[in-house]
Amino acid sequence: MPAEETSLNFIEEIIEQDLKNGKYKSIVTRFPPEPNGYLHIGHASSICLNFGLTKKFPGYTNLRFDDTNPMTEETEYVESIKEDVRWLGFEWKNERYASDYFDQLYEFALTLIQKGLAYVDDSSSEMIANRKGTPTEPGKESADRNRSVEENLDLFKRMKAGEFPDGSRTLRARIDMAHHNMLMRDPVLYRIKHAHHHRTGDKWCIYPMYDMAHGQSDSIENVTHSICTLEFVPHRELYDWLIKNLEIYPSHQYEFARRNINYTVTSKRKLLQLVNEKYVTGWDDPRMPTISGLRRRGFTPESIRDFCDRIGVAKRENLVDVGLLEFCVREHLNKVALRRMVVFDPVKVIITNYQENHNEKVKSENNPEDVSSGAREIPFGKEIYIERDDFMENPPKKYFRLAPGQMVRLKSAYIIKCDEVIKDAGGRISELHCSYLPDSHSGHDTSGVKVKGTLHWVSVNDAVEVEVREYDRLFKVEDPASEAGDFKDYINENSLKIVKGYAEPSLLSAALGEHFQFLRKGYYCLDKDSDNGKFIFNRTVTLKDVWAKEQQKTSVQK
RNA sequence: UGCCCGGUAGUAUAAUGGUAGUACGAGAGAUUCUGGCUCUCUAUGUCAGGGUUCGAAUCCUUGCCGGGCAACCA
Repeated sequence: MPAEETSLNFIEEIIEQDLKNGKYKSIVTRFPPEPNGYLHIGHASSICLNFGLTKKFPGYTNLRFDDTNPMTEETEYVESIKEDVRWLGFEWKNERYASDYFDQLYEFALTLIQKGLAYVDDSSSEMIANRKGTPTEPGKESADRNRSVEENLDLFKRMKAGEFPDGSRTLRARIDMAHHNMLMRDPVLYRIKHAHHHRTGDKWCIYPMYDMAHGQSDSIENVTHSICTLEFVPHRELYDWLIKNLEIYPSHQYEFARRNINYTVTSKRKLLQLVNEKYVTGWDDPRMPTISGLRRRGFTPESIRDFCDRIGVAKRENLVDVGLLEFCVREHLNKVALRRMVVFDPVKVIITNYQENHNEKVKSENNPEDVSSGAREIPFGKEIYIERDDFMENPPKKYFRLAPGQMVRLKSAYIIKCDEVIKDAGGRISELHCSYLPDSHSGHDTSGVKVKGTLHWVSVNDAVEVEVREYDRLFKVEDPASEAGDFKDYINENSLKIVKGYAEPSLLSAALGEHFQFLRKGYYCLDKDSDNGKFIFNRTVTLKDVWAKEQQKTSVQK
């Protein structure tokens, strides 16, 4: 066997180099969510990357909550994040919180003050903004910039002691107000917030900013490769500056491009709006690109991981086709989903030459892709439902389904032939009278008849009524965030369609977490809204339908 | 008119100075008791110019295009 072609992404290449030249013997990565929302498909990429790296290379990954802003962070989010990471199939070495390090971070701040590298500024946030300058003009120094170390120490301790109101003072790094990198123009390190923190309670009234917390937390945990998204590139200079001046463990930051997916948004702020303003039923609405939404919709961790693998990791802007995600879930579900028959828009078929009240059951495989999945029995009968669009009175060429005088096979049962079409007063087809070929039974067909079409069906007497929720993309445009106006103007108001279905009775034992393929329709799973006697199924994704595509093409031609 | 990233088929991603590949998507066909799955085949690409080199997607340079940077958010 030739050695498998390995193609490393740019971060893996860096790590391989670092390992090869002895910089590290093993690596440490971390996944650092802020607990202010639910995880989404974009985070899945970061999770797969960070945890995947330490599966591929020696080392481990921490889960660290970046909880430095008590105003927006909640325990509910912490719990959902942990559940989602585990569900995706990853386990962290240590569960950590930036807030675990508040004491240490405070000491770091004191160190910077003592070194003359930080000062307390009495300016308001507006004043700081006004003196910041612009990307093309230097900023102006604050009058407080040259306070003595003693005064800064005193003021900062009193900030911590709660002597000053919110917003009255900040601790700022003393770097360079004329720096070409705006982030280096004396960035705010600490701010006063008399707010209750989800973990530290009321212990603190000063909280570190992202830059004062993130890199230092990485360093405390001896993170070797701190991976984040592209918008943090300009922060790297500050990240390195703080580590150097604090003389602490030198973690290094590497940036990759966040993965964007078309016809959706992946911004926690926007997703929160959709939830708060009731465009969806919650963070786990099956139309949401959240991990919990995808899970409820019927996506599997395997399919999401496969998707993340396939889209890869790089530094260029991207807009990934959601069709690839759908491909990944179809591919996985095809292998594992149990096949069932459900008729959505029924038309009754009466098999005129079939015996009255005959209790026949037919056997059908649970999954042709997996022989170990066995078979089930399905009640057959004189009256069955088939799909209304599986019959046409005047069929076009290459229509393999039922039509007057035309024969089809009923899946796992018999071949039938349509003899007569019965219509109601309005001209709508109400019944189809068919005859069956008794010697065409699946498995021991001696009829010698070959048919092109096979239909799914359900026995009228045994059909179970179920509710089916069909989902479409949440937005009408590929990239709602980049359109003019508000992204919510582009919401697809038809993203949810509720329909009735008539299911074979084996679906009565469907359980949460099971995946089904409704034959010739798509993949479905039971929704948690189901309760005693009421069955609700979510459509994960449709089956590929080349016939529908063909029809669309010919109708466009006309 | 500042600084920092980045530009390879429709999309995403390889090729690390030596034959521009792969996957999805698209098209054609085979097979099929799911018009699913599977199988076969086809089309489509290095942003542009200049330079270095025997040889450039890759190195240099100029330009063009896209993105980011002025929160007491992360």
